[in-house]
Amino acid sequence: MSEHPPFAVTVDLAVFTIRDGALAVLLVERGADPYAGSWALPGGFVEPQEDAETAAWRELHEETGVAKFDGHLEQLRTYSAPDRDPRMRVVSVAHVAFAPDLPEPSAGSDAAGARWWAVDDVLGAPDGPTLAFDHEEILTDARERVRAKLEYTTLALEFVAEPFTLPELRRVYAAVWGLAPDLGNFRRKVLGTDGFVVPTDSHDSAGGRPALLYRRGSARVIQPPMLRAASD
Amino acid sequence: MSEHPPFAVTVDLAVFTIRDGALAVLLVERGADPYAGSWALPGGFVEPQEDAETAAWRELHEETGVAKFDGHLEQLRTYSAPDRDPRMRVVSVAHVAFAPDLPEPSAGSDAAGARWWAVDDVLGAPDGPTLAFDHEEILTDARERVRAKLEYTTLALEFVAEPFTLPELRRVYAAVWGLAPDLGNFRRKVLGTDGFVVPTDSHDSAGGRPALLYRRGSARVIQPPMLRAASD
DNA sequence: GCAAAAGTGTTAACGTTACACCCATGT
DNA sequence: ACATGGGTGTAACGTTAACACTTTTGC
Repeated sequence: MSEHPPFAVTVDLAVFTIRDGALAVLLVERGADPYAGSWALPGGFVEPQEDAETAAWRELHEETGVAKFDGHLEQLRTYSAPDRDPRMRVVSVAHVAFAPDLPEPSAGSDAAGARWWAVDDVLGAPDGPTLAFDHEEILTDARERVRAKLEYTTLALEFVAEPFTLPELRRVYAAVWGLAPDLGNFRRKVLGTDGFVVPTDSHDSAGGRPALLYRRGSARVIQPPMLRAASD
Repeated sequence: MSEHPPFAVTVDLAVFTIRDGALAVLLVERGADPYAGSWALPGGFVEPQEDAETAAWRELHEETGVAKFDGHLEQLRTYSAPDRDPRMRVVSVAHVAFAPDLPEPSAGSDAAGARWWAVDDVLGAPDGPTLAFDHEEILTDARERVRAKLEYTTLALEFVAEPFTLPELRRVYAAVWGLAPDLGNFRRKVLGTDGFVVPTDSHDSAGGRPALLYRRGSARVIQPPMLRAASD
């Protein structure tokens, strides 16, 4: 053994939802330096007795103000550039979370404000906000993870509240990929994948023909994958 | 801000190669407690001025004794259970590396010995070695990463030394997946993917008909993916 | 009836599978 | 000549892509 250089370990979260037909991410406005006034991914320190995933769930509840969060959370990757935080040596374990449309969040302790941003207004937008630290890189990686996971898993279900219609679910793919999959082919793929969705016996009511309502099935993977339509 | 609980940050490496037609991983024998006498993945502390990937490359060179390593290294995921190291709070950023057949390694400083193990003799083998810490979990995740990546990337190339033959490359898939892909279909897939391999004008010499030699191409992804034949 | 939205059907193109078969070298 | 291993060909099958078409509601 030898010396063990001291590090701080944090978690950062890219919490995604679908709002107004677009992929949205939760950002908090920083109240303190460094990067005061900039926007950042929510996050915080890992406590001595918890692992990173537990810390991520805790932060998620604190930042969104939602006690019972029934979405999905998974580790993205770890960011460890020596100079990523000017104050000290911080290693951050980034996570990605998926949630159905949530209410406007209540501000966390450290944050002057918190709100949902359309991802397209943050990444690659000339008049978009500046993200603190390396959070633009994290958010870019996180979006790519979401896009990729929709191809071969049923995680799109985590973006809709039960019960839901197939057109609703299709709008998730449209929002994440930037282009809606073909309607007919989409239905065939979803209904043809055992356990993707389970039908109910009721319909919703909207402008046109009422759509059949479904609940989430138990299947976790789509095989062969649903092919990505396109994107920006 | 507030208190920053002190953590040690390490990297662990699952270094894979193909030896005797089987997927093999580099393990080191622990000389000191905890887990003295057990086998472990090579790894070490991240130094104050380096990021995790740099630390992983450094450890890779130190442990394998190979100065110029032209393989591939990527982050796997981070393991952070509070009790994963009985001595202290250690968060480990695990990495996966792919290498063509390497010489038997020279022992690292901390290690009483180091050698290649067939992965199938380590995971799920009744008389296999006991792995230290949570390294069995890491190795399981790492093997799954390798298996998955062969499907949709050209990373199998990292397991062969240039120049190589297609049957040689096919044996990589056989070793990783446990079953060789169909010969004809495999050739069509590899040769039909632009930039996967580049033919040379020479042949090798073995028992039967000499095989054409190839070099690595510049393509990084295989689309549509090469389907996994089967496995254990 | 008309617009709007959900749902169904059809066909050509494409890729994979599972084989059978042919070629080039060493002994 | 024969064994060994490399390389080619092909027909059946399944999936997808793209598009046209029909059904059910509200106004």
